[in-house]
Amino acid sequence: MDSPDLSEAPERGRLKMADIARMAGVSISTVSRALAGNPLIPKTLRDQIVEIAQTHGYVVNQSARSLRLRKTDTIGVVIPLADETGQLIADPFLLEMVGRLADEITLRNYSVLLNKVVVTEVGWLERIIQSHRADGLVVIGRSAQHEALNSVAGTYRPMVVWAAPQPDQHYCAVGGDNAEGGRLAVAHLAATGRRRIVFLGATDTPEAVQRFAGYQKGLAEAGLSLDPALVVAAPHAAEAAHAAMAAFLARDIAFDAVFARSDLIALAAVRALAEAGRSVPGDVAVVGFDDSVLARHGVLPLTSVRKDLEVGARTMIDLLFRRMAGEDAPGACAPVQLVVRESSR
Amino acid sequence: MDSPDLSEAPERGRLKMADIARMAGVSISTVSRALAGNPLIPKTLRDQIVEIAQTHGYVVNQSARSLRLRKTDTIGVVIPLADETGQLIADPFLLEMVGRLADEITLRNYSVLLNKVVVTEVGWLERIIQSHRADGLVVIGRSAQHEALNSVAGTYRPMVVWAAPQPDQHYCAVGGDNAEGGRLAVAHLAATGRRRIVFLGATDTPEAVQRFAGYQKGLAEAGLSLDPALVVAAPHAAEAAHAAMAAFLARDIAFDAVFARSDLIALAAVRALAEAGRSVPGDVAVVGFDDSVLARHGVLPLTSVRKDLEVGARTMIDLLFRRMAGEDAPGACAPVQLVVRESSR
DNA sequence: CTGAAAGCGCTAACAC
DNA sequence: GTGTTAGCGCTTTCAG
Repeated sequence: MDSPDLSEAPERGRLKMADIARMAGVSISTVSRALAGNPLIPKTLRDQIVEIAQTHGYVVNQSARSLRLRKTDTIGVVIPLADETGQLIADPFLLEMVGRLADEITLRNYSVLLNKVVVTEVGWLERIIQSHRADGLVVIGRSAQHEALNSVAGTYRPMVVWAAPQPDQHYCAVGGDNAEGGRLAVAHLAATGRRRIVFLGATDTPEAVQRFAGYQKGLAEAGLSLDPALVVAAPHAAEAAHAAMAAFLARDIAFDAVFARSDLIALAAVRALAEAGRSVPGDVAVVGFDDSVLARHGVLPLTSVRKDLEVGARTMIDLLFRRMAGEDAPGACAPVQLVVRESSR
Repeated sequence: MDSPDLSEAPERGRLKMADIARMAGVSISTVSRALAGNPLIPKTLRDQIVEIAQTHGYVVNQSARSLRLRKTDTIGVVIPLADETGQLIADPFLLEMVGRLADEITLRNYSVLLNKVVVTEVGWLERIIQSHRADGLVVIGRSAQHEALNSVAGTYRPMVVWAAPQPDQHYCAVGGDNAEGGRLAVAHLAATGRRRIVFLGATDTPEAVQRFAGYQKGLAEAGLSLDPALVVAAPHAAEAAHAAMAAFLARDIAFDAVFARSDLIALAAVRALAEAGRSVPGDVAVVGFDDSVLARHGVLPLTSVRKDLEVGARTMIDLLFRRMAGEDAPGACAPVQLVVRESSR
């Protein structure tokens, strides 16, 4: 295997530019130019060279090209996960987002490098960046990564994150329009005659704060006043939320609707309401947030606020390419819509 | 910006091995060896170099490494699509498969290059292979690509395809166990007391042939004889299948169950049965194949044969790595299971 | 044990 | 217009 193969196609399947050059009787540079469609090379010769390359199945080696050009024509899609287990599968949101991003990236003739990374040791993001395998990064964020993202944002520009805006955020973030979602939910409830609308859930994250702001705006637009007694701070866990709702019910305050911070909390509320003998949506209409699997397949089909991931993905990739071009594109919001189901019909 | 930066970290973010070498006061080769954990370098020096690299956020440039090593540590996941539109999203099977493959590949410390390719001009597969961006390929096949796959299979070994086995197949294929699926379906119907089981669907593809073989085996195992009058060749389109079933009903042949080649055909049969006044599953039990969205969310929750994609993906990646190691691993079957729902309860 | 040097396959500035 | 040449950043003989 050390003796050089002198045939035209040494080691079939590992053609290089030099081989094509020899076949065409020109220099390597000419082939390089021809294959790049460089008009310096006369069209006839260009076509001829392209033809030879094609019939022999030659394609430019991307590693070599990337090394030389310092450019990979690849976008990294980074999925930070908390542990090793197959979360990519379990989470339909993640899967849908990956699919939509892949569609958008492919559309621009870039490749997609899927980067499922277990976020244990520090520097995971730096490592991805410094490996220089991608020209830009889309990170499908979780709030836990806020610090890591912020720390690279200063020096690494071509990065866009799917995340809710946070106060001290230096990276470019795109996320669902939480405030608008809250507003939509309340507007819907008000439009169907509800007047005493509970907000259920803690406002301990940027997202929740915005959802609550939307709730307030919705009330104002509907001509309803905010009754502090109707703001119930339920923790974000099924059992605890259920208990919070039960406790609220015990206080016997009049209300005819619940806007919950999340589907999880909404369904906990539905359960508590049923136990208290209130019918949904008869006595109380319920709206959740996220349009998760729970909303569709939970105990009761739940009206919920859905983020438009198609637009979200497109926005992220748009911004990313602008940042890759040197522009300092800011973050943005992805539109939301209300999916009306049984729980508020 | 043309004046050379003489500081230790020129153009922050584009460190190279030479920079680390200078900082450590050793040669590039030593750094390379140290970073590769080569025991030739004394442990103390090795740790020292790794430390320097780490604190400066240096990571080996993958393009350069790949070029030199002729190895990318990347697996290409190829999704051939018939047209441009966002099919990746529309098809939950595709999405789940991508997720499972990504999990398996990441587990082996390889990267995933997602290759959504619109199959229009010939040579699409050769182009992917020759770009040398991946050490191996998983193709999520559609039967239409049989020729393209076969034509590269002879010279390109590290490739595994998700597809049903075909007669003249030279590539390594992994697919659901169609025969076993057919057998399971019939066994279930027989076990719930059905005796006159119709096979509905044409046997014009390798998959269908196997499903029919499973049907025969299932009958034999249940001590039932194959009645040719119960084998109904319905085309694979909703309307045509519906018509075929209606025609069969008009012939007034006694039967108490239908095993359909696919969920689509099964639901067409359910519709025809309803129109003929037969109840499902009261008068007739129906079983489909694929456990597609239709089965779960169609007019009636449908009992169906489900392929185990988790095992399928793992099998594909196992085989792929064996092929990458030079072994000539053969194709395999992924297990199937029966998901029992309303239509045959 | 360590370093110098060659070369992976390509592009582009610089000659001609 | 085309070819020669110098790297892109790395790994690995080969020499010491």
